[in-house]
Amino acid sequence: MASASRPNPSPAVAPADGRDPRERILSAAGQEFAEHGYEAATVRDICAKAAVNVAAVNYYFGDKRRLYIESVKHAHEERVRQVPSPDWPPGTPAAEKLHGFVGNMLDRMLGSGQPPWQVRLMMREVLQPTEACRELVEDYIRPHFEMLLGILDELAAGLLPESQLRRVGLSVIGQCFLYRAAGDVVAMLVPAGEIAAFHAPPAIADHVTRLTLGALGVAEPLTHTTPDSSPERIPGKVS
Amino acid sequence: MASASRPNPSPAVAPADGRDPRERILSAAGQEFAEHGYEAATVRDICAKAAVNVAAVNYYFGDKRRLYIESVKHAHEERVRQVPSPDWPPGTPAAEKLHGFVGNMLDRMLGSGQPPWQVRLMMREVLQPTEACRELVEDYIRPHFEMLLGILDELAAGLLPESQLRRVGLSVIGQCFLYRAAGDVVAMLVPAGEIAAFHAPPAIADHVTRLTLGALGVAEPLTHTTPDSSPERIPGKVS
DNA sequence: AATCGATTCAAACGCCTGTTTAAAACCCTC
DNA sequence: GAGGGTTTTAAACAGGCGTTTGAATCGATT
Repeated sequence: MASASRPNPSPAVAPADGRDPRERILSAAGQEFAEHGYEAATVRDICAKAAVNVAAVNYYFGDKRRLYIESVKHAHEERVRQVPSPDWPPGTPAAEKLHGFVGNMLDRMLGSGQPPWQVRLMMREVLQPTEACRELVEDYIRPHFEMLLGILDELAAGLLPESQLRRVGLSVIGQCFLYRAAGDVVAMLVPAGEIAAFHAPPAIADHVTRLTLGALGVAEPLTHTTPDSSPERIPGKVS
Repeated sequence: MASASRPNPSPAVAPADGRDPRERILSAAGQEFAEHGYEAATVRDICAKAAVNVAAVNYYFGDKRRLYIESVKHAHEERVRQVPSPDWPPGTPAAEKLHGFVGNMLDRMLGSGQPPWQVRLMMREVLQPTEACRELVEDYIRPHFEMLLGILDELAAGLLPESQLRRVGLSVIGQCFLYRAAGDVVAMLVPAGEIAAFHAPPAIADHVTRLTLGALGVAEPLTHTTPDSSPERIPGKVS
């Protein structure tokens, strides 16, 4: 059991990917686990995809279970690097921040086109937590949740207790989460021609923001205007 | 390959459950599939739970895949029988109907205590659809969705186009769905002592209803009162 | 009582799983 | 260029998987 030194400074002609075998296995494992789940994914398929011998999993990670945990961590770290958390200059109106936050969350969840396998893997942990889940929540989910609560508190001007803010925050997340977790069913419920205009990430961001602002009394209720699809008026936005 | 006649009119002393083997297998399979998923559930475990020989699956259903499809249908039919759709006398205020609808949906999703295995099995189909899914949507989900849209249309007094109503409907469902699909993560994000008072089904129903009514301009925004936990004022409710 | 189809059973069939082995290949250091 | 740790390899392991078999059992009809 080694895995400490990195003995291959010149990869020369790499068989499948660029990096060292350990990372190739992690990447291949993440994709296989994301696609098929822990049980259905096989060590042999993972090793074939990573272009390494089956014994490599045992050599680098011990067994399948530990490989899974490591691959979840790996995916999570990679995803944090890929999609930075939103940030605003001081003085940005809270409504605009909410819109940005929701858009960022939808981008991270749904991505452009197919959501990356990293998200699908993390989603599996959310839906059916294993031992890798708690770490995921503390490092990745909770910070974003706290950020959302801060924005909502600003919007409510401190009128709502934290327990209420948390419920509103979960409402915001739930609306986005449905599209990620049950997207196929949503696509079955909504007329096909309506999806692109009304249920693509930007349109969802507009809708969720407006609904939330309306519920908080910061913007007019949904019934007071008949907005079309995309760029809706966010109160406080300068544009 | 028979399975047409029902040759056992007097079950006498049934080994495990009451009914004939076919139904015992369906029930056991549903529970195993709900708990472990299609791949991880084993035919041998299912047969052990149903107290039948392994060959019975092949005899009654052909193979594992067809048994799965049949068990999903079976669970769905059983669940429809268990939890009737809500119904209101004519003249019931729309706000009250919305509250009842949300409460009914939460009851169906979360149940009292542990959600029954039927719901968990159907949830798997929603999250990762197989060929059993379309039937589930048309028979079970779409009728409820249409009912919700009718209520929302009534609340909006016809001011919102259908495309908008659908988005609001999905927002309502999404808020409830989060608790069902990601309940473990929600429990990690919310202080432990707060769950019983603010995130139990009745409290969620109150919150989702209020937030939706506020967003539609039918009730005051959330910030205009500081409601405690449970029974909140639903406009139009007689009580 | 004999017959016949439907049902149940223990046993076995390949096949695939995660994991292990011991030898070969590699690469750096001396 | 020999030595020694690291990495890779092909092959095999035991066990579990879905499925099949052919005979034993059952229950009703002849």
